Amino acid sequence: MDELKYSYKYPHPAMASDCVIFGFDGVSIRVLLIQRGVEPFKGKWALPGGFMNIDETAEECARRELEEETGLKNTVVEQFYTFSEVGRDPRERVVSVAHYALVRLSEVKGGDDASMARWFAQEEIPSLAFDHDHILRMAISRLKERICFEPIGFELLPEVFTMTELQNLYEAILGIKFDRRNFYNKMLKLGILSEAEPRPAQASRRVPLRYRFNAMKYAELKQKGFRLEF
Amino acid sequence: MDELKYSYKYPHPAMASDCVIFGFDGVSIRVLLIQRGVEPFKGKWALPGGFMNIDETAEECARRELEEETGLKNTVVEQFYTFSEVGRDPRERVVSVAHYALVRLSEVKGGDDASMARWFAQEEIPSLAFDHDHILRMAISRLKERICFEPIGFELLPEVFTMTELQNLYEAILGIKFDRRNFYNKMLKLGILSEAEPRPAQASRRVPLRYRFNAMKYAELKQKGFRLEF
DNA sequence: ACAAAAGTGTTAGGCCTACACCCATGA
DNA sequence: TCATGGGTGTAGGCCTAACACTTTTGT
Repeated sequence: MDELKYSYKYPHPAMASDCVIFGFDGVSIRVLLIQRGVEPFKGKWALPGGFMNIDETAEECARRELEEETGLKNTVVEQFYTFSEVGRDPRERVVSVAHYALVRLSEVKGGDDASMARWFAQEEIPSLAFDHDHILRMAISRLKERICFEPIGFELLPEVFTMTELQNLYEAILGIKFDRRNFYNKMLKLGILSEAEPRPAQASRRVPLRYRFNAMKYAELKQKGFRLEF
Repeated sequence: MDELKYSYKYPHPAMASDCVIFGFDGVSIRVLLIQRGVEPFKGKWALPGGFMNIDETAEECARRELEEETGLKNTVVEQFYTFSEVGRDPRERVVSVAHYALVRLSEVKGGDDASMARWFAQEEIPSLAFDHDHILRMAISRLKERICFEPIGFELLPEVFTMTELQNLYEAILGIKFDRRNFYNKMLKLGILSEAEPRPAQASRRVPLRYRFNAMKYAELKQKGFRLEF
């Protein structure tokens, strides 16, 4: 029968939300993609996302789709751009609000309903469905901007980590190398790191110091922002 | 008869674009608002904007509505956030892609079809229709961020201007006062200003030097960005 | 004569950058 | 023993911030 139950005086586009999920494996930035099981673009990799319900916001939609498709719950997502090119979806006019999020790799447990989800290192990323290549490029450039004005890392690193891991994270995101000493000084001066445990007395200097973020200072700096010149 | 000609299997929200238009009167930042002639919120002031056609992008919509409502043509608008709260429009579910633009006051000629449009200084702005107060607050905060990383001014100031006017612009946007000498030095060091005309030999030092933007350097800096610490 | 606006330079402190060596470990 | 990774300090340059006086004009 006629399934077209929702009618309007003027044409309305469909609304969707998509998510670019960034993770960090200790060396490289990774992006979480899902393989499409249905047409269009069946078999192609795509960003997690989907159509918006009529009673939810774009952000709620993004978080719901993320949980359905990857098992990630209560993820903090940040809206960054709305894609409204007329032909971006072959089925009908779809406007998509794009978000990004930073998560720890360990939070995504493989093997459940999320079996179609996989983390890709940047150089492995295949060509994506729809205009998702474009969305991903813009997300990466926003991430680069953001890292210079707000602390990032808490969301991506394990609870305790070494300075080298933190430096690797910054280098992976920005694609440049830093002087190790200068990086140490800069980070320590910010005051957002605490030593996670004192170095055991007998331990050699070969084993690196482990840090954790000082949540209060971290939140404070996140609030007021800063400038990192790299 | 039944005017509901467009039907879908699932409900679709309506899509709109709104624009926050910033101008500068030499002393204060101003915002261009229009008075609503129809319900809902008839008589209230609102941001220029309106519903998206099915064959245009959000940005095209913003520019079209802007021209229709204020006479501004070919304005460069920048998308900054999409508002999708469920109850933000009392008529139906409407998702709005918000944009902002910088224009010279002189570009808006009053008295034509745009007779409902008026420039408001920040402290005069009344409570607005829909969630436009919220949209405006976010636009202002984006403008403040932007001024620290890209040159702004070319779009807002007349072609030739004095250093004091430029300083007033920065002070108006950021809401803080600068030391005059330091501001001079900083701006001149950026290299985006040229003296518009040499000081007439007999002119006194009371009449200020007039500058214009050096388009090449300006575009270059806009491209690669910079950091102004204020 | 006084208030108001424009123009101009210096100094001190902080931040950024570049750079080199030692130690401990595992191969 | 050699290569690798971790830890550490300093010196020079640049930018920033703070700061005062002179000139001219309009009132």
